[in-house]
Amino acid sequence: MLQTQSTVMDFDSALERFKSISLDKGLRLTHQRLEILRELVGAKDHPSAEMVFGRVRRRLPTISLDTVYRTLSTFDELGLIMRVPVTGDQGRFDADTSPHHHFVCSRCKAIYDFFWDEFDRLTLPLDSEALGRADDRRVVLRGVCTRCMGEQ
Amino acid sequence: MLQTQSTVMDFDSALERFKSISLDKGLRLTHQRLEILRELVGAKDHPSAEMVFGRVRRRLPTISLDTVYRTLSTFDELGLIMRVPVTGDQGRFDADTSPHHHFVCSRCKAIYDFFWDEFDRLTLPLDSEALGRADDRRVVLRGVCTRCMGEQ
DNA sequence: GTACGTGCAAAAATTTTGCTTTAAT
DNA sequence: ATTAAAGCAAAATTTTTGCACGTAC
Repeated sequence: MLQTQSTVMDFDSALERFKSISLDKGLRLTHQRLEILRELVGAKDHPSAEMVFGRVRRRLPTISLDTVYRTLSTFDELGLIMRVPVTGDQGRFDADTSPHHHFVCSRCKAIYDFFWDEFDRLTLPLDSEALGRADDRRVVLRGVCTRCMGEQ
Repeated sequence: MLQTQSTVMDFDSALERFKSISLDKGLRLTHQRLEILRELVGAKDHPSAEMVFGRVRRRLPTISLDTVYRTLSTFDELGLIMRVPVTGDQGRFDADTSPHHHFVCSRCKAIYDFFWDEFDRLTLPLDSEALGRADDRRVVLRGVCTRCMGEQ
């Protein structure tokens, strides 16, 4: 079977990125940061801070929620992870910062990744170029996911 | 001079849409709803609930913030307005539900509209079609806006 | 040893909810 | 007259912050 297009970033390369950034900016490699990174790299559901907290706590029972928030913000600022551009009560995070896009189910709020080379190669319209320098471009699809459609 | 491509929805047509929906669903045309709709249609900055509250209050001094929240949610569910898919502390709203896209300045948090026909005409990738039925597709650009670039 | 990061607690900010009153139909 | 919606107050939820202690460097 063909390898899927999915870019499942592995922990080791994410860790390497973090290490090199750490050296640069004088950040420390703490257990908490490592475990949060590991959790996020392994997650496929674009978890919220609360979700990350719940999962990391299984391995690091003394970790606190505010550390998770602080760490996720730090990682986001470093470009190590990204916030998924979705509406909703909670912020959702993604350790995969490669060009890919999101399908958001308006019923169950699940977020799925998909890839779209044709879009990625498109030249931005003049309209948008006049607005500023775009560092990142994402497509967000909103609809009802296959699973929810099945459940009628 | 050429007419710009901008779809500045006017209040009258938004009102007509609201009226026909109201008849359908038994919603009432209250002052509050009308003024919130007027404000949103006139706004070009994709305001948050708090921003809408502040502006509408100038004309309707007794309106309360929770009414604004409830009304915006109602309008969103009716498809009369949309939540802009952006990350950030507050939800942002847009009275223009026509196909258009957003540029978000990561520095000043301003949200600008732009149009992109070429994208709108693109067929979604198979990848995404497998995920579910997409009702809406948006592009989100994240970067630094011209104004912030000017301010060094 | 130095300071950066964590945990704790508290606060801030945003959004939602229950209930009574007001007002649109 | 009915009943949805508004306003008020309170709560719930999410996220941020100040500070003392712990720990990576």
